[in-house]
Amino acid sequence: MMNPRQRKILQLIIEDYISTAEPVASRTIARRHDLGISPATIRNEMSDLELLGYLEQPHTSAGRVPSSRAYRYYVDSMMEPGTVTAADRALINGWYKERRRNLDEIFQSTAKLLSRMTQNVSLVLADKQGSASFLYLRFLPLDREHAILCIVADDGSVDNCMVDIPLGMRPAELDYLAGKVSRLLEGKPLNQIGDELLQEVHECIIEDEMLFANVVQALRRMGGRSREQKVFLGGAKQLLNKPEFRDVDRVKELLGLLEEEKVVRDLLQIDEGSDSGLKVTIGTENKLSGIQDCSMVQATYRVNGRIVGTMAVLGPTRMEYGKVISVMDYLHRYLKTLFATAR
Amino acid sequence: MMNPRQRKILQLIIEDYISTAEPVASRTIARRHDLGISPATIRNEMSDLELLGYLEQPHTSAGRVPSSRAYRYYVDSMMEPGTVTAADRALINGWYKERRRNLDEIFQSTAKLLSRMTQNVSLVLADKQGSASFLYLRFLPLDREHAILCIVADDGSVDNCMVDIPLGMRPAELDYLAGKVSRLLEGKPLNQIGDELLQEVHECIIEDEMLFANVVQALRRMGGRSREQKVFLGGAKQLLNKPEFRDVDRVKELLGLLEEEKVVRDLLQIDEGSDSGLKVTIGTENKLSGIQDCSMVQATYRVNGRIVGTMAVLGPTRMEYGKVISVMDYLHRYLKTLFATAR
DNA sequence: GTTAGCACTCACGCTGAATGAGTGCTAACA
DNA sequence: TGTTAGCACTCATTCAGCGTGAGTGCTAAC
Repeated sequence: MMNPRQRKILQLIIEDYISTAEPVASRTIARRHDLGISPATIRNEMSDLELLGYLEQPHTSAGRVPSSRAYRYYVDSMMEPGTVTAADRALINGWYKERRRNLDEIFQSTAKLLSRMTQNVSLVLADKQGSASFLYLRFLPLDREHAILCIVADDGSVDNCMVDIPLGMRPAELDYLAGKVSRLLEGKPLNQIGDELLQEVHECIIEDEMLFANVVQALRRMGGRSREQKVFLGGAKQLLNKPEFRDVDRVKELLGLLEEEKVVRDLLQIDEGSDSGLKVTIGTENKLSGIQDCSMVQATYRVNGRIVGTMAVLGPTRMEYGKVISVMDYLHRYLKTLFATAR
Repeated sequence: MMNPRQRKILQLIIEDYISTAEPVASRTIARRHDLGISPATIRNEMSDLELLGYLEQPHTSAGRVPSSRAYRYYVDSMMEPGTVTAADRALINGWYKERRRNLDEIFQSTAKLLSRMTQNVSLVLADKQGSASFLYLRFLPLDREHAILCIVADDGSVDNCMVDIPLGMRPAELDYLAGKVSRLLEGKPLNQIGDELLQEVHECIIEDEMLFANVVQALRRMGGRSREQKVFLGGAKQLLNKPEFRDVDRVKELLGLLEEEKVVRDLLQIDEGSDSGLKVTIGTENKLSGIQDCSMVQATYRVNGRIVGTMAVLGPTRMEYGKVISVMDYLHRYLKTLFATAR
């Protein structure tokens, strides 16, 4: 279907376009790379490539631009693997030193890291669907009037908030209460702590409405959190550096989309059964119409086969696939071990 | 200096310009408001106002645009106070219901709230300079191999992270260690926990290097956190809606500035001695050259006279001062009581 | 199969004219 | 003395027209 020379030409066009964002002309190829053939010949090949659906022309007298199909072919069977530079490896290896102790923080800073390394927008979806169960709660005394309520879940996540201590209640009483409530809720999935259970909690903490309200609120929040899929967006500013986003309205449109959690969740939804590798979605392959001139490289974290989150890099189809993929691959594996050792 | 009619005209021009972002012409004023005078008369007055430094002309045949001086005059002695709508009050009153229990969360969501309400970029600087002291630390058991290390400060802030339990160490031993370290550090300002103290901590936890390293890391982090002035940026997207930021490069420039924590810290630095009211900085009054076409409304939180943070709304000079100021004023007072009751 | 040559297309940039939104000035008017 | 109608003037903006140059596609010769 495509002869080796066409393949070569296609590759050069794609790589040229990725780095310049300008339609590529036959003469440019001839000049820049010594293929031993004339622009005219290249033109003929380009014409064929266009017929095959790999190239497109913005208008008659412009050079050619790779189609989604071309990028797909490039990613699947042309691109050389790409290695992560030592500097990038070092950046990743050091990045989590100061930030590894809290899931939200990890996700948030992963988004930052990804966008910094790939010069593109990044999305991280923390999918905590029914992950954790209640372990126990405890009051940490602060002063005469306040204590800190800590709720500990079996995945190591902790929620704490300040509560007012009922006048005259002593630490021992608080501990007693904590123990009673803890025994009641122990082992319950956080997102299943509903009104009936909270009713029982009420019977434990009947003494003080205020305290009860505080505890309930914290429990609710933690349950809510554990249910929600939180989206972290990183490096939105990167968009502004891409020539394809010179137009403020286009930026606004895309940013508007990415700020809607629902849209992003849809976008990143992964087929439960898919293999655990990277997934690359290119241009028109995207179902969401607002990003059909964008590509996305996506990786999913699993812990014991259970999906914990998804991270993705989103950029113009003219993306440095080699770089992005290798970085994501490295980071993906790095996080795997991070998660594995952290828990 | 300015007669009542000029005053009126200036006011109308400012308000017109604020709402349209277009240079205001004499005829526009005459048409839109029934002043009983002709455009020619208005022109004469405008000419005077220009001489006085209140108006500027982008070019000869354009209408007039208010100068920084005009806005200053407007804010100081022309603007009617402006009330917060019931909807806005309700939004503020409800906003912190779910988010009040953690300082960072409060700041972050304040930034979001501010930018949402004022349709402008918001900045919140959490200035925790030397605020908190170490109270105690504690290990919350998780499973056989892990525990959660909680460090509690006297301002109610908590830091927790997961640590590996040395093989075979029993909860009681952990508690004993925690007590020992706590007694050692109790009352020390977090940002003064330095190498000498940590050396003493080492002597407490001599048994296990790994555990020691974890504890030190957490202490360091918390110390670092308490020292740092954290900047929260809200609603950067709002910029894109302002006609003065139609140009991507301008947006990039400003966003670049606002992403540099140091710059923002400088920008928000408040003269320690200033009164606790709102501070409005208009256009060329700004020292930072990148934002001399912007205005900033700024409020400072204090708790017991000590500065805890600063919040600001940043927008084009053509800002709805009345709205922004009233919202900030209301929010400011609201947060004051929130802080007062929370601690 | 390759390529030189040439016709053709079309975006882009420049120029100049028309347009219209403004102002400033002047002279007349109340 | 303040107001205003009228008019000249300025200048950004728009648009058509034109030349230019970067491309391609085709053809004929090698």
